[in-house]
Amino acid sequence: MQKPSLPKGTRDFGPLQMARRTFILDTIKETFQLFGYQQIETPAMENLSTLTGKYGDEGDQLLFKILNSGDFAKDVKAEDLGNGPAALLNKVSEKGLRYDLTVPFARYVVMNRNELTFPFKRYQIQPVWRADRPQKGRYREFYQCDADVVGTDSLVCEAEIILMIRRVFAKLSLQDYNIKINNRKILTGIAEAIGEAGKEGPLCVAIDKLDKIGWEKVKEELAQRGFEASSVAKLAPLVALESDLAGKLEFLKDFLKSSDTGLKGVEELEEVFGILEKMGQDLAHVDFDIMLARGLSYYTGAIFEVKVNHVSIGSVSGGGRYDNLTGVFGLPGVSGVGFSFGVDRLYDVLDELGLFPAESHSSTRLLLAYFDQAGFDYALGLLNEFRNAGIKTEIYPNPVKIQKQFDFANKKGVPFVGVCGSEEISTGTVSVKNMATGEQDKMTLPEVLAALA
RNA sequence: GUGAUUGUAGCUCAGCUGGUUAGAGCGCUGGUUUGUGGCACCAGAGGUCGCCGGUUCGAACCCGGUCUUUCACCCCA
Repeated sequence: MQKPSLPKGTRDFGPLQMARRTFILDTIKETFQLFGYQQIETPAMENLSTLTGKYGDEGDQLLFKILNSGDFAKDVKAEDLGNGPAALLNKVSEKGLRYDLTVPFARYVVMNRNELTFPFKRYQIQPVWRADRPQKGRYREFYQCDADVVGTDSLVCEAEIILMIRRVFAKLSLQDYNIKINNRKILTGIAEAIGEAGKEGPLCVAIDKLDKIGWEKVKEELAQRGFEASSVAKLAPLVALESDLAGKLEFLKDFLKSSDTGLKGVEELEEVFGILEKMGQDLAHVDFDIMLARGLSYYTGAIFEVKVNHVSIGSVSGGGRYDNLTGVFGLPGVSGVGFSFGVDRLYDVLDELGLFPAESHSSTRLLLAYFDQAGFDYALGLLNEFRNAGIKTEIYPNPVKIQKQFDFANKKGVPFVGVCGSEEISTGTVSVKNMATGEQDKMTLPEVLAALA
């Protein structure tokens, strides 16, 4: 007999965990719906051709590939083994597990372009898989909760993303967090302004580490990536900048005066803030972080990332605007913006902060207990009465000692036990015991219904 | 993918420089209590020491491999 085990980076969820996850998921779902998003689902597996090349070389490596059915090796010839893993992969695998929800969504939009009404707002809550090395807050199977709007470049969408994040976090009683926001165009503009036009990619990657490794190390890395010393020097005042929102915007307008793209980015950000104001909203939790750079190559406008403060988990939400995500699937010119909550990380954060309410992990409200066959029969007759009245009721299915039945209720967190003994049978009552207080009263059926309603 | 790290009862962990029958707390089962859970007391069950191989008279302990855990890098929710 073998010991059962789970694949690396995957987890089971017990009743308590599921109750908590459902709480998070329902909160997110309800918020997406409140803002007019419609739910879709896509298959766990996609054609490898849909997935590969969308996440960079790193991403391709992290894709879980599915071996072809049947004799998967039938097309493999001896010489293929010498041609490297990529060539071999084509012959043995044509499907893979989805890596995120955005690319499958792009595929969905392209395939259904004639049926969809644009702007199309969809949300999608499904697991994704990455062949990553697991770490804290990092799993090989995890859920993403995506909300995206495609078919409009209105910055109202960006403003609403901020509102949705705030609403969800408020419902989860998370208070100490930052919604970092930036704009890819600003980063492009910075690259132009320091004389390294077109190199915002490497610039982002290096700058993104500023918090972690410090300015000196970032300078080294930039030099390694072929940035001129004079260019890097021009970056210094930006890195050193500590100012409020208005100050940052003013600084950038000057810093980026030579870059139309950069100025457009600043303008877009200001408009998002302006829209929030017109909505009667403030900028609570919003943090314009000039150095925020997200690696994903398809972002072209706003960039978001949400970090809960004073916890060991990384970002719990992120997203941005992409102007041409559907382009690779043959539908150019469709702008979209979206973001995603990481439920598993939100769970870890709430757990670490002790913010889960001390809820009972059982939804059962009443357990019917009995001493003998007569009581069992009596209780069986009552079950439906309680359930029809909407009271979540169960009966201990095997005739065991009543201590055992009480113990069961106690462990399962059932708040009330209804004792059905000879006295109760003869008077047509049930003795209802409140497990928390220990009080017990003999009640008629209507009295029980009133007490537990 | 690179470099570390972890694994002993259901859980959290002891276990000395390799040396008889591997321990504790909690949990579990039964009892003290045949109309009552939590508390207390008593008794009991439960371990191929992650797995495979090696060194040794002898391995939980040393060595190699493998899986798993955690962490850093990379990247990311």
